[in-house]
Amino acid sequence: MSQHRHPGAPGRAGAVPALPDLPEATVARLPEYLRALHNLAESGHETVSSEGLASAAGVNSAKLRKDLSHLGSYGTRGVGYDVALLVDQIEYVLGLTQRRAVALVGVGNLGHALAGYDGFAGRGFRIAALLDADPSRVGEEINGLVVRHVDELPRVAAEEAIAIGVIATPARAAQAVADQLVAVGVTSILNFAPCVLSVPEGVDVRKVDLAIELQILSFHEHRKASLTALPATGGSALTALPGGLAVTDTQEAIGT
Amino acid sequence: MSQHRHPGAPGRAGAVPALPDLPEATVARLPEYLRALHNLAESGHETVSSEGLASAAGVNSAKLRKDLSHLGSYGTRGVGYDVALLVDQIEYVLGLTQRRAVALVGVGNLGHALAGYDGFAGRGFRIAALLDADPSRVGEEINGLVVRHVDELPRVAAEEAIAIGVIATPARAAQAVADQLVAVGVTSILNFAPCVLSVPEGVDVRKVDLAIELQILSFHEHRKASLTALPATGGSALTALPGGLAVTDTQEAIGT
DNA sequence: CGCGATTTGTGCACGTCTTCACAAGCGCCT
DNA sequence: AGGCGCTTGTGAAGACGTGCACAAATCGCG
Repeated sequence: MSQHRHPGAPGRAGAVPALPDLPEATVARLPEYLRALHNLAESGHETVSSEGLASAAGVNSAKLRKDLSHLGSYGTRGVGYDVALLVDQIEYVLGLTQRRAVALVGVGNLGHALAGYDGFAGRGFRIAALLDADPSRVGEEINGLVVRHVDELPRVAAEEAIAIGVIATPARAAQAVADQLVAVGVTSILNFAPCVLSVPEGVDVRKVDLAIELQILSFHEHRKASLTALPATGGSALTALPGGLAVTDTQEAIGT
Repeated sequence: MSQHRHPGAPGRAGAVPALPDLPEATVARLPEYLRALHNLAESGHETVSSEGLASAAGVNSAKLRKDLSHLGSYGTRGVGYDVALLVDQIEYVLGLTQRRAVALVGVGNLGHALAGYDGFAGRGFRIAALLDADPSRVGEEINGLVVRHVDELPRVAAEEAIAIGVIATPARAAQAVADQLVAVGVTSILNFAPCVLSVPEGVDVRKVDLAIELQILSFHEHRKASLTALPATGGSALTALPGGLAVTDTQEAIGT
C-alpha cells in the first residue's frame, strides 16, 4: 500500500506528509466544513470567504479561520478560500483520500439502518462486512452484502484491511465484540451500544448514544420550563413563547 | 398533568424547583452517570464511591465529584453516594420525572430504526408520533404506531404535548421540517440530517451525524499511520502493535 | 468516647478553546 | 503605479474545563 499522494499544496515546497497535530476541537469541526464545502462546490462556488463558509457550517468566522490556519495557509487575503483546494486539503488531513473499509457488527434494528445508510459511501467510507452473532441473521443479505458470523472476523480482516469497526450490538455484547475487533488489529471503534468499552492504549473509541442526546435536550427543556415559571429572575434571554409561528432567518440557510 | 413532585432532597429545606445552571460539559455527562447508576442498582449496590461510579462511567473520579457537587451535596463522606437517591436527583435535574413525548419525523432507513429503538422507552421518553412526507409511507404501522403525514403535525401537537422533535429526513427536507416543528411550539430538536438548521432563539438543536463520527476516527487513524511511518519523532505514546491480543482494562477512553 | 480509615467536596493551578481586534497581504480600479 | 477596500491569519485576553491535592466530614472499632 503506497501512501496516497498529497493532493493539495500545488506549488508549496516543504514537509509533505507530516500531519500537524490539530486541536481535538478543530478535528471535530473539519468534517462539518467539508460537508459545507461540498455543498458550495455543487452550487458552483469556486471561492468562499471565511464568513460564508462559517455560516454554512454553523460556526463563528473567527473560529473557522483559526481552524483552517492550523492546516496551513490555504486562503487568499482579500479573496477567500479556493473551494476545491480546501476540499482536497481537508480530505487529505482527515485521511479520506483512501476509501476506508468499515466492519459493522450487529445488524439488529440500528445496524440494519446503518448498513443501508448512504451517507457512508458518499463520504469516504465503504462498508466491507456485516457481522452478527445471531445464527438466524447470518446469511441474510442487506444492501448487497451477506451477513456473516462474528467469529469470521479474523477471516474478514484477512480479506480486507478493516480500518474502523462499528458496534451496533446490545450493550451486553459490546465489550466482547470490541475485544474481538481489537484482536484482529482494528484501532478505531465507533460504539453505538450504551456502555463504556475498555480497550488497550492506542485504540480510539467514539461513542454515540441516542438516548443521551435526548436526555441532554430534556435537561434544557426542563430548564426553559422552570425559567418561564419563575419570571422574577432577571434574564431577557428567552423571549420565545410557543405557538408564535416564528420562522427562522437568523442564520444564512444552507444552499443545497 | 401536575408537575411531578421533586423526588430527591428528602430532608433538605430550601429552594425546591430552582435548577442550578450546570456547566454544559457536566450536563453532557449526567446521562452517562445515570446509566451507570441504573446498572449498579440492578446489580444490587446500594451505595457507590466516586471512584466506583467514575470507572463505571468511564471518567475521572475528580471530575465526577465536581460534576455531582454542582447539583448539591448528595454524597456521604467516608461512605459514598446512595445509588437510589442519586438516580432520583439526576433524573429530576434532567427533567426525566415526566416521560417526555417525542415526535419522529422521517421514517426512512434511519427513522425506522429509531422508531424501534427500545433505548428510548427505557430512558424516560415515549415516541408519541411518527410522521413522514411521503404519502406511500403514511399509514404504515411501525412498533404499534401508525405513520401519519407530516402536515398533520399541528393536530398531533394538539393531541399531546410534544417535548422534542427528532428529524431523520434527508438533508434537503430537514429545514422545512424544523420550521414546522418550531411552528407548533417544539423547542428542542434532535437532528440526524447532515445539514445546519437555523431556528429562532430559544430553540435548542443537537446534531448527530454518523458520517462525521467516522471521519473523526479516520483522522486519528490517518495520524496513527503517519506516526508509525515516521519512527523518528520522539513520542513513546503508541506502543500498540496489532495482533497482540491485548485485552481491556486500561479504561482510557477517548474524550468527547 | 476517641481515633484512624475512608471518602467527599473544593481551592487552585494548568491547559484548552473561544473570541476580539487588528496588522499584513492581495486584488482591483483609477 | 499607487491607493483603497476587502479578507485572511494571528496575538492576546478571557472563558471554560480538567485534575491534583488536601481539608472537612463521616463511619466503625476498640
